[in-house]
Amino acid sequence: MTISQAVARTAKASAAKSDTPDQNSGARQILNATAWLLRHRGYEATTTRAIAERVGIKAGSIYHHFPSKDAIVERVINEGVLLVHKAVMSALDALPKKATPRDRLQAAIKAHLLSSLEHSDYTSASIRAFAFLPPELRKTCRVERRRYEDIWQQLMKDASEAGYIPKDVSLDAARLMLLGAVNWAGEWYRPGRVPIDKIATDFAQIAFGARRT
Amino acid sequence: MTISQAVARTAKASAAKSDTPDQNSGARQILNATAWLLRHRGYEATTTRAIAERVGIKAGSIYHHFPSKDAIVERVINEGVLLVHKAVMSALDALPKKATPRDRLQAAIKAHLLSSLEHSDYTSASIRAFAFLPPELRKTCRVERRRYEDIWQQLMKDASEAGYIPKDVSLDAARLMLLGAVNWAGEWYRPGRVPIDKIATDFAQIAFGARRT
DNA sequence: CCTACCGATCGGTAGG
DNA sequence: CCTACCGATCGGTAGG
Repeated sequence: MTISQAVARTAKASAAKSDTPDQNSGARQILNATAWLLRHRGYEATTTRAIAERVGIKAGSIYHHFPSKDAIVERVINEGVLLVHKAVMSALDALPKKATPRDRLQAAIKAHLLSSLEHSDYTSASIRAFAFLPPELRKTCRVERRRYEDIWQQLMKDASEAGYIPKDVSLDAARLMLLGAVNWAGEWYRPGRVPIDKIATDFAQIAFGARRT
Repeated sequence: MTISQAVARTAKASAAKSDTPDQNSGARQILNATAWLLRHRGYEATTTRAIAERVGIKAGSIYHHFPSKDAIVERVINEGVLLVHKAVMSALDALPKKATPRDRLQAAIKAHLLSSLEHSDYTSASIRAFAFLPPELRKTCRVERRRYEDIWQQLMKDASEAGYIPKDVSLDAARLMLLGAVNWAGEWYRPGRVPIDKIATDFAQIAFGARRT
């Protein structure tokens, strides 16, 4: 699958979700509170009562907007993945046509880090809380996540063909190493210290060597 | 701090823990069950009743061996970090004296992956469950974890001086990228597919280029 | 190591 | 969106 095909599929999947709550609607406030809790406390600690408290309502009222806790969580996780997905696609599209595969990789790393560390609790939640979701829920959310990771497979392929990855190295290993590095960043990154731009540049340089100018 | 100093400190810390339960004692069975649950289900899902069920006792009986759930969890996490720590140190010590900094890095990656993916639920638990531990417990466990990560700081310094890391790249970024890659491997690795040896070789080659022979 | 229980909290519901 | 509640489950304890 090419990247433009991935975009088309993503747009389709996004359009298929009929109801997108306004920014200040009750449903959106519940989603925002859940995203924060998933990011900072994890799945089990994200209780309906904790969500309600952050919104300023009573726990029972949540069920006026959503059928279950897991429906809210699924929504948050999937929106999170989609946000990173779109951020990375936008960054790639904004690149000049003469951009090398290495430029594209670095732009993708930067966009992923920015969206998952700075821009949204949703994206961070989708990365951090995923591992210990209940099995069925994890399986459901894996679909959207896989769709996103396909982008990286294509980026790796292009980088490999351009000679940025040694021939005897598995592209899966390269992809998983890089995704590991950017996903794990949530465990140590603190705002206001090293700028994300510098982290992204360093990551790209370690993995793919100096920029070819 | 040199690596040999780190070994000395580790040995000291290990000796300071007076009571090490035998392999089949009640306490050890409880720790084993907790390690498995932390690895596969996370902190909150690791309930005293789930632990008891895996051991084949009743929940109340746990408190004959440990004062609280968190005391068990702390023990498991710290033992896990110490196991990876020792595995990596042993692998480095087993290297011939002529081993390059790059050889040492690759050996450390391999040892970390082996111990956290294949050899022990403790090591995997210490990596996967750490993020959502209750704040005080996380703070406590951070001490031993930091001690382990110091090894990597030294490895990076040696690799940098030997020219394996570009001069303008932050050594912290390099260390955190590599730790991210190996720690995140628990999210996708499945036994019996790609051998860990190959993963370790590929990771090292992506990060530090071809082996200098 | 067990029985029996505690106060608190969980996801979710009835009825308004 | 609230009150009031449900059955289940949580970490932990008393007393044996």
